[in-house]
Amino acid sequence: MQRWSRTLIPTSKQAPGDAEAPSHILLARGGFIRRVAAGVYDYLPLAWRTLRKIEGIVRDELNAAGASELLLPAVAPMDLLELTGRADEYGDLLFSFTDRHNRDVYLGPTHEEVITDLARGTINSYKQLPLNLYQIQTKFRDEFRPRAGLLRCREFIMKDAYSFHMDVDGPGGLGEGYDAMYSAYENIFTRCGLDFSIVEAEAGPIGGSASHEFMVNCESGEDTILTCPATGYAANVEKCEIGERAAPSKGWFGGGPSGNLDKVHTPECPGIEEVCKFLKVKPRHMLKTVVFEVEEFAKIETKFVAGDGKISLRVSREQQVEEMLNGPDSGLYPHFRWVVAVVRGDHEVNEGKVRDLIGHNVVLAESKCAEAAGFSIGYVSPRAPVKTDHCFLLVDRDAAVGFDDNSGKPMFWVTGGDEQDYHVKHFNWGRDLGSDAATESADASGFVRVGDVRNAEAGDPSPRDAGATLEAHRGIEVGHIFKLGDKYSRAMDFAIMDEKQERRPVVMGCYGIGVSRTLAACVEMSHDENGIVWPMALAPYHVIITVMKADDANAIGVADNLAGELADAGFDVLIDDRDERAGVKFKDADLIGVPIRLTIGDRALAEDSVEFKLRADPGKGELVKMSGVVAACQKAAG
RNA sequence: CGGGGCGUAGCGCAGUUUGGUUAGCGCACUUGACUGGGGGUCAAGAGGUCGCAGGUUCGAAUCCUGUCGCCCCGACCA
Repeated sequence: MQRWSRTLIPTSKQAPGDAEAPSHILLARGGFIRRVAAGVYDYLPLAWRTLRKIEGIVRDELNAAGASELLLPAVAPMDLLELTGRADEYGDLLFSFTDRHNRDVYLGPTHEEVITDLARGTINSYKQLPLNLYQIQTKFRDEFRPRAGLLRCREFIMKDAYSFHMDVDGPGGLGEGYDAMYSAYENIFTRCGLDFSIVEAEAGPIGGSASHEFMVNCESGEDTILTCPATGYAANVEKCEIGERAAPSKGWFGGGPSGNLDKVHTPECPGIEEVCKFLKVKPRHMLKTVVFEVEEFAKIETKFVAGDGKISLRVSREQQVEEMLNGPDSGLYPHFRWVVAVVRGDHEVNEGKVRDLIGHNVVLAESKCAEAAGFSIGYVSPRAPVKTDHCFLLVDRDAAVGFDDNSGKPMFWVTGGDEQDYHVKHFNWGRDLGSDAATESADASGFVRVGDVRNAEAGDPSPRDAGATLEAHRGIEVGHIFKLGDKYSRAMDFAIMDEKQERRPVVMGCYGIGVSRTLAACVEMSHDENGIVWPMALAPYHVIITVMKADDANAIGVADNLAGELADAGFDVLIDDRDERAGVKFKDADLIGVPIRLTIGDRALAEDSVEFKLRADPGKGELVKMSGVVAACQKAAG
């Protein structure tokens, strides 16, 4: 048991002025956290108690799943990250510095390299696999913009687990280990009392690997998830497929124009929204064109090569691109540099789908580079690729339409004029693309392709059930499990002998839980206008005993006795012994969200009772005989 | 990284435009009295390098220059 007066719970009526998210406001007001720097927080005693409870559940379930806890260092040599190329990949997200001997070191944002380094030095037989190792530790990511208190911060607590296998399939394989973690995660979040969804997630550039995210269901979440009510399919919007739809009756790009191509002056209207407002058209009649650059070209930097021994020669980016596209080694590189993706104005381009369709990583083109290549950024039309070398055109199914089967009329499209401050009306694919687009699209070697390029949205056909439509919800990602494959073991040369005496790279999985984010997500999910409403499993205290008269030795004595009994029964008890007015104590108890409140005052004491109230229930509570209090609490705790 | 904004008491803010007594207000804090079941009342107090550095001036929270920190929006819809 703990007395309020002897711990630190600095509640406040006012939240910091910059707090906006409910979890940020309530955790700050409730005296759980305090900001030290941007995205860096103190965890005060209440927060720490809850964090320890989350950790306890995590440990319990992971141990039960056969994983072993260890602790890796937060500081690691940069050399490790350079082995896998992630030093560059992380870039500024990494907290890094040089030590006194001028060695580059970093604070771990995650630990694939460190654990692989450990594993390759200690595991040398297939007989040692499978193995699952995890840790609970502070992680560091120098986010550009930390926000919403603990939901996105620069220093946070994470559980990260890594599994090692000889094979992907079969007994002891990655699939089996992955499934075990999947179940463990289900157990963990269920035991935490969270309302969550499991969704298919974007697996990233490592093709084919499975990945799932565990999302706390909450409309204020940063992530959009789509679900199919008929089949239970659920996916992150970054990943979600869209069900097949019939091709338009006149074929892709088919159908005559809706009118003469009409060039209109649209000053300072680079965005869909501005154009629609200016021209009074709906976004669904716009063709939105987004210019991407294939990553291999985008990441080129100006380099210096040896010259005559004294002066190094500067090789510009453009020169290198030219070399890669047309030089003798051009076969080693993609044969196009630009990708123009076209979607309907009311849709959003999905970068992952673009990547999958063309088979290369892409990044949004930097405006300057794209403009140098002839794109009028803000006013690009689907015709731009025709006039640009090494450019691929990717058109979404909903945009590659020339005839509107619903209205029986030609599609009316507005799109960019390929000229600063100009758009065109009555764009027609067949007439204006300047080539036989339909033929091109059927031919894999052509520069045009039609496909699923956009983000799914509510109302789209389900990819798993022909009749069903997708629903959209929001969520907060608290867990992510991932089949890594051999990405890290290959990069770090971690291969061991199998039973056939063949040396093979080890197959890995990784599994993360944002422990501190889980705390915040729980508050986002479960609060009311008076404060936090903790589920029993995560509450910093299960019971708060509110003593009405803190200077009444008898009342305090009763509270102590009761707290002792409850503690013996396994409850965490906080006694509010502060010399405050009743209103203050009740407000604070509600604010910090303790599930059970027992009030000791004259009226109840006269009847040898206490007032029993659940945080989640409205109203004033009821009198319970002293002898029945423990039983009542046990009943409430389930 | 682009745009916008803010740094004044533990927290939330006013004052800065137009330089001028001792820099204010609310909450919180301390002491006392009254009060006593949903953020009390009265009284008395304590608490400030006005982010930092430099400059202008008889005089700077206020004007100028620089710098640091923080927040919001956008950065994938051009």
